[in-house]
Amino acid sequence: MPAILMIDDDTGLCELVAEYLALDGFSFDAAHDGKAGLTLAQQTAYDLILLDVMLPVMDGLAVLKALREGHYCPVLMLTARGDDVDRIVGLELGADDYLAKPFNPRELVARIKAIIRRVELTRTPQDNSHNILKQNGLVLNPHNRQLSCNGQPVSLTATEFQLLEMLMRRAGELVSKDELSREVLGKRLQMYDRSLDMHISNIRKKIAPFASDEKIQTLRGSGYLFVGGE
Amino acid sequence: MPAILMIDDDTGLCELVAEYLALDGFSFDAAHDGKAGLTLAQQTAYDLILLDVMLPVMDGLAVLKALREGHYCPVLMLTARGDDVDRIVGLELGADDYLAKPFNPRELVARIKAIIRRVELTRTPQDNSHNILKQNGLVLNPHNRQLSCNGQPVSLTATEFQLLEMLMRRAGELVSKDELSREVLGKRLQMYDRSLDMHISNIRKKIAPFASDEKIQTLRGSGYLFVGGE
DNA sequence: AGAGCAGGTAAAGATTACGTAAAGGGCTGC
DNA sequence: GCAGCCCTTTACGTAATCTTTACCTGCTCT
Repeated sequence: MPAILMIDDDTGLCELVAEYLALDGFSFDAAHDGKAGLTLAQQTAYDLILLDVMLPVMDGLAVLKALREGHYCPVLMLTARGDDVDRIVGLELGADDYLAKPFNPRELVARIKAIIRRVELTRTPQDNSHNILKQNGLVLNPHNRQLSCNGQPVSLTATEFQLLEMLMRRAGELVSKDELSREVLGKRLQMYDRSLDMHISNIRKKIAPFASDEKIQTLRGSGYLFVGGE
Repeated sequence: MPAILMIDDDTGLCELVAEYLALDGFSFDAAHDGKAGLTLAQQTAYDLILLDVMLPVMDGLAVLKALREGHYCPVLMLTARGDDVDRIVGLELGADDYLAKPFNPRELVARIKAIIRRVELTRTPQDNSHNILKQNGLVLNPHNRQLSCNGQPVSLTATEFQLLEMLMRRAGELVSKDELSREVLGKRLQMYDRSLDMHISNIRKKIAPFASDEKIQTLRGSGYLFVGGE
């Protein structure tokens, strides 16, 4: 449940945004002048701050500048449409995004989510787990280019790895030889080109000692298919 | 030196953006249809992708969707002004930002920087300078630029140090040569550039007398990997 | 059944990526 | 200016990898 702080003197708008954000399970606070907003921001660990540029007491750019003296919470700026200069200055001062008023609330929510998603994606570098492909006893990890078959490490060349990765990513699905060739070997499949077949053959040969069944199926005349499982 | 990929069929616009980005020291590639862009994106470790929605061969949203199957590179979408629906769908599909055409190039650059800044801020939890790295018998202290291997001090040049630091920070993970080159040497990896290899070779040579095993593994055709341990 | 194609794979050949010695070139400090 | 350090480039050797060749097997269609 990410926490959002909105700093804007338009209380009606704050309420509207609050409602939209509530629908997506965000927690929400609002401040209606720059000074109060800055104080709140410095006291609480928000996941994102919505910051209006035109603000009483202390204007938005000043708040942003002060905030960036020490806090690196993501900031999305809001302002009157078309004011290119404010927009660019805001971004250069360290804002993460910018949206012109009046805005579509759905777009605001989408942008908020995009920023939070990016922060979370990059915050956990080891959360590469979603990239590790596990299929039918094979574990393929693009982050260290390693493959293991039933726990045994298998070493593949770069090309073999890419081929297997492509097949595993689309496990259970036919992948045409031409597509494999273009994608991995970087060339069109020619009439008597057997190089792709050789790579497949080599992959099979390397995996075979540790596997009980055939992982890569040949669909004669069409292409190859990785036999999914589990 | 962050690397940007622009996927847009408007070659004139690509050139314009390329010029602006060059001023800020970005490295830049362009692809002019969806399919080609997707392939490039999957092959190279870009720091950000600029993606047009209206594209030949494969439209932008499809590219984004395909990209999100495994790659989590930040994406900034571009499209004709005012198309709220595309905009929201894009963000919900996992884009990080959205900019309507025609745009002010300075704003584009500002947004690109904002996203990259955010990624870097969250990737390295502030204390990356006085953060002593201990891995597999090596102790690397970024604070005073010292390295020791099994208790023996080893002196490295600045470049060697940065390279090793980057590899150790991501121990157990493949780091591509292009990424190392861009990050440490500040230039893209060129076809016959052996300078990176030389640095790696020199690091290995300096460490070898005190180490029992190979710390830096070569993943031929892909990059290098620091062998983690303990 | 027989022709003809698609694919499997061993072996040979071609190519590429990498390791590293040595030379070149740019700084810096004296 | 030159000595020293460091980064880059050049050059060459080598092993890993990729492709081609050649020969087989077996499926498919008639």
